[in-house]
Amino acid sequence: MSNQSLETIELELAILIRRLTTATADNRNLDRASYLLLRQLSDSGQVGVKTLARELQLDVSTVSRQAAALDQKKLVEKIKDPTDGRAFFYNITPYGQQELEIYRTARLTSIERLLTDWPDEDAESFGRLLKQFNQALRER
Amino acid sequence: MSNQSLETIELELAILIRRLTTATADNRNLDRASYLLLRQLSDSGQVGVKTLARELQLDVSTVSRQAAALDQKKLVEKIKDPTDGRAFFYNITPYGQQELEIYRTARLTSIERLLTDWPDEDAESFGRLLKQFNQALRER
DNA sequence: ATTTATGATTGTATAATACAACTATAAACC
DNA sequence: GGTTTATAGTTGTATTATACAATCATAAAT
Repeated sequence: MSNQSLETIELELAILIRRLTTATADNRNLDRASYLLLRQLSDSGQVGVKTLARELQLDVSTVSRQAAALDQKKLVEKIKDPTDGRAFFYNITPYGQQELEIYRTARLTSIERLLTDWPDEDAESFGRLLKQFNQALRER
Repeated sequence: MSNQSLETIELELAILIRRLTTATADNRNLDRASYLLLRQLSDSGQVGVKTLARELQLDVSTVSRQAAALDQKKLVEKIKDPTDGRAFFYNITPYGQQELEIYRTARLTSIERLLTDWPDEDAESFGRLLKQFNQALRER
């Protein structure tokens, strides 16, 4: 790999993180953290914080708080595991599902706006490479 | 642009931000925020917080605190602007320059490790597309 | 029956940020 | 030249996202 490519990736990643960490904080709907958690629940539903934390690669305490917040907002419901007195499931509610869709659509739209001038090919590559990079991070 | 590409970018960006926001927090050297500020100073030196804030697209108060922290650690020095009693310049110190290099090299190495299996072409595209995406974000 | 492991929560700390209030100085305006 | 307004910077306060450590309750193992 050329050193130039490496240096570009290094710098642009740093910038991207900074930019997006705050850019996505300006909504009164779902915050970024809740969003990923809700998505995860929407997909893998019926799991407890421990599983979620593993899937999301976060600390259990973090997920516990996030899940409590979602529960508070009625976006998920917390159900006692009948077979284990310590454990709970979380389930996305219909309302949560609906909010998730609204938020996701808004995100898609705003990203689409950013990419208007991009050749299809670039958008396709960008998605593929981001995914590949995340995979590498996950396996690290 | 295909909807598939858009959806991939949307999801993978969310994941990436989350992953990197914390992944890069585990160093006892420079934190991410200081890093970009120090880089900026290393490049554009001899400017005050207002200029830096504009360049970095951050609030002045944020930069003020970050710069104070760097000054505290002797990574930069704060110099009174002789022509304007309200203003200051910041200048990276030789020590700051050295620390910046050390940190940057470490970052390069760890990213390089993530990309070992990537075709050169992918690394090149990834860098280019990240840069392009950041540019779009900046102009938004 | 006691000890140990596990699922979850809560206390505490840290990092990065923004907005609002404030201070000091400079510039603009009659 | 004195008053008003603009500007550079700092500080107070709040928010969001996170981790680690301590704790609680229950389950599993011995």
